Amino acid sequence: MQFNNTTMIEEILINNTVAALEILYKQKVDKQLIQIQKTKKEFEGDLTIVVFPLLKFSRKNPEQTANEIGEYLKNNLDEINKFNVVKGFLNLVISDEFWLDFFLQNHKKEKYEYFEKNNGESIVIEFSSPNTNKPLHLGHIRNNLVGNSIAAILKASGKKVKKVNLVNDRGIHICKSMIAWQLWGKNQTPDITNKKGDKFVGDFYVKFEKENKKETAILIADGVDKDKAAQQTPLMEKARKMLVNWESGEKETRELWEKMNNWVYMGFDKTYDRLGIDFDKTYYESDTYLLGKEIVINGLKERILFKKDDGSVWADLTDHKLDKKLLLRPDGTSVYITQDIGTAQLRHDEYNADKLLYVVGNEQIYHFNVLKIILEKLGRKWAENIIHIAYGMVELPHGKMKSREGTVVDADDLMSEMHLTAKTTTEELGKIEGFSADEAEELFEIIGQGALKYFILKVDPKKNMLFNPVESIDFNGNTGPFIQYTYARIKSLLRKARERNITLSDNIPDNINIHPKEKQVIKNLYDFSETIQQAAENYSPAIIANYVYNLVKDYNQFYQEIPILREENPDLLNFRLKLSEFTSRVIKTSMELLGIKVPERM
RNA sequence: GGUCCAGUAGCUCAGCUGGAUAGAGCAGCAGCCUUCUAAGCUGCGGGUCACAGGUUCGAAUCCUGUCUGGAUCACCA
Repeated sequence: MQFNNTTMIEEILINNTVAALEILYKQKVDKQLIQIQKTKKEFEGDLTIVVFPLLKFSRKNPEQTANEIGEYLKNNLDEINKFNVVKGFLNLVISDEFWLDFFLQNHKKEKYEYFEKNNGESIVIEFSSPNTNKPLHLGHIRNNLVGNSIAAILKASGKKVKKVNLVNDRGIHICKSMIAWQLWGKNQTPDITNKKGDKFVGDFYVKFEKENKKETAILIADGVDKDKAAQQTPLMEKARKMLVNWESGEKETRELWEKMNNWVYMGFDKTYDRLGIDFDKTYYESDTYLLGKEIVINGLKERILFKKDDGSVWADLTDHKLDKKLLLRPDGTSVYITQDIGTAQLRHDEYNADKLLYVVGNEQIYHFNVLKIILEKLGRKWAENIIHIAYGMVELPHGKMKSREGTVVDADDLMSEMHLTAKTTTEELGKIEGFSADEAEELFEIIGQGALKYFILKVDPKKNMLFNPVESIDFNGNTGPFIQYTYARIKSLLRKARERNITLSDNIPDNINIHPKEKQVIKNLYDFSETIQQAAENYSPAIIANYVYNLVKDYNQFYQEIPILREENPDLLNFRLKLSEFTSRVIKTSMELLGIKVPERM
């Protein structure tokens, strides 16, 4: 939703302050020096100019300077009603007409109108990137939600966005699951066992690790070196052999691989569906793992890279104060980063994007640094447009999630728990009268998902965050359900208005009295466009989450203090309903940017 | 050891491109439903912004150092 604040008030103030300084003190002052901020709540005013930096131009004390500038602005701008000065702070009261004008120009806008005047930069964003041997957990949820939300925010800010996923579907770890299934799972399938496909396959991976541990213990007892034992078990031999067969394209292995991966995908799809995540394109490592090799070999020819005696190929990063990095093993096979060099090139060629974003955990910061440096060394100027959005880990009260210790918070389980909590809470509050069973279930899902998603997205993605499974996620206060509730409450108001045959009119007299609580809501609405830009620049859904929370909080104060349907003056009644409707639309749009649905009633 | 990130109320988090007396929610205490949905609203208590210096008219915010926690520095992905 792009609002018409082409007459951005801040811009007007800055320009006129510059003019004031020129007229009052005969000084040409750079716009950059004019600082405008929101007036703190405890003072009268809407916007504040900080005059301290201007003192060297006025050569007067802060109060005098502020008063003189204030006087000038008040006399020259219709938007300024009055002002007051506290120390070096010039607090300006913006006229009700200005806010009302903004309201009148924008209250009708129904849907998104992207920032067309924006450059329309094109962006490819990769996120999710799961392994096919492990079911998704809370960490993946954060990745998916952050990636999906950033994509939505970038779109809303006027960019062209492609969402892509890169599935890690090959490698020794997949072979482990396959071996385990061959040995212990013959003829079982997710259907027969009534298990979700990714869980089904994941269990075989765990089984492999468990059995391998036993074999390792036997080897160690036989005197094999501890560090090497785990690699030398009969099971590992089998897995490695399978990987060789896979790489040579052996039919039987490939068929098994395909069968098991498809089970996993069916499971993943369910999780993605439930989370509301989708992609424009999915890549598979089995298709891309050979990419990059050629680039490396060319780099070797151009002597950008070097070869060791054993035949391995390396990049020397010591000029960047980093170590040397292996790119091709002595046998010529590639490693992780070689593959990433290839996929980056592929993506660049395919989309010709201005930016390539990667939503990947912060433990890979080093990897992406190295990737960019190597690509730049290889003459890919566009490597500077690779941006690693490094999000923090989700920690549990006792540290990281560890599958070995059974402390992994499973994605599906968590969503189901949230659904159940939503159900219990809603029923306790007695809010499902008049809902059909299906409607009620849908509502519980919306609320449960809302609580979970908001809980995760309101935290700055860069930071590590804590999840305590014992204390369930809140439904009161700064939470998803609180925001959903406010939306539902507005919808209820609007329904009631309709029942009473009150029709909303676009005709709003420009002389109505705006209550401070109403003005506060309008100011929030005014900030929406700017907030989207900010969230886009910072790749931060948290900025949207905090914005919508503030909006909702201020709306609730208005709702609680001022009569709406009970108002007798028809113009005021109409205005307040329109204000509520406008607010509901911004709530809905904000929540969409977070991937959170809002219910019509709850 | 090198590099990077973080440390703000009992807990979870905002604020960090320098500005006024550092903000929310949860938890605790006290109020508000015969009137538009109380998943709400109002009030109270709670802080050496890890510590020490520095820059500045002004520092939670920028710089340096120290401490604490985390990540990373693989022929794993």
